[in-house]
Amino acid sequence: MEVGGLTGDFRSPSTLKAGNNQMAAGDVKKGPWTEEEDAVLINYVRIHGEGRWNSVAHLAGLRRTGKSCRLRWLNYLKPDLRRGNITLEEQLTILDLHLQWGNRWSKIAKYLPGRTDNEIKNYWRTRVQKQAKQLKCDVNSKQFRDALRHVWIPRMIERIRASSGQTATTGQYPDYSMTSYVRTVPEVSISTTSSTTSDSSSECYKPINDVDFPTQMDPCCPDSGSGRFSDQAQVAGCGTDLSMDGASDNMWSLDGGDDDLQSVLWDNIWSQENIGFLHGQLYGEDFM
DNA sequence: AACCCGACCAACCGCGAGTAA
DNA sequence: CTTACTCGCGGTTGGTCGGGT
Repeated sequence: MEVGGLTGDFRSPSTLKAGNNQMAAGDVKKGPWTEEEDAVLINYVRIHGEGRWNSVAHLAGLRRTGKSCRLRWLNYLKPDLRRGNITLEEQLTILDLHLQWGNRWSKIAKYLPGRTDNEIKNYWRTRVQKQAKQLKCDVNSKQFRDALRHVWIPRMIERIRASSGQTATTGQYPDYSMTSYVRTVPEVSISTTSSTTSDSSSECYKPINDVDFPTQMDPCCPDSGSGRFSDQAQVAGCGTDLSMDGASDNMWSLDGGDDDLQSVLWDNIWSQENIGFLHGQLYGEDFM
């Protein structure tokens, strides 16, 4: 459908309801913003402030919808926006908060100063969903969420610690030893201060706290452990396979597992020491 | 050099909540 | 109470760019 050079259902009732009815169809411009348009919008907001976006579009002489002006300002022109790659800490925040809130992008964005909901959403879709796709998991499945909790997030914590110059003491932070283990197996046997069984043939790992784990399998990713990952590990006796692709920094696979194991790992990840460190890293002192 | 492909991200769309008339 | 309108959110699309072949 073409309406005055526009495509789609621009004039549909819902769209009109959404506030696009302030301009005749032929007046509306779509697509990438020009420098001139940006300058007009910036100048207008500087004088009149944010809000009343339909008025902005009209009074500033922009041939854009109010929605388009708002989006351009919030996602690109606003002065305090951060540009550039999303940091490890920011990634960790996103993963952590997404586990709590799901796709509440704007809510998550409130904890990432200078980042927009759009940016976070894009990160999630391009990075995280890609992982899920490669693991043949649904991104919202319990398996994938558990993998986030027990593999990806701990590993990020370790990396943040490493980059901040702190040593991940395995005795104090047993979960880190697991992520370290995931990275190094099978070339290097396990070395932790907890009771560890290192078996070069089975690459078994005695889990933290000497908890007995059932052997129930709950396959998530049928292909994991098939050899397409360079690094693989198994949490002994619990049926959980952890795999890490050495060629790519964030490629991993979690296959199987058990609620008891996951809760124990989770408890250790969120030990008081770790929480204190993490929240300091993520949210600053004000958060706690 | 040309083409392909995946990653990234800006922008659009539909919808629902809130609110004023 | 109803209607019209604004705003914001989450999902989706499409353009651009860089790396690989």
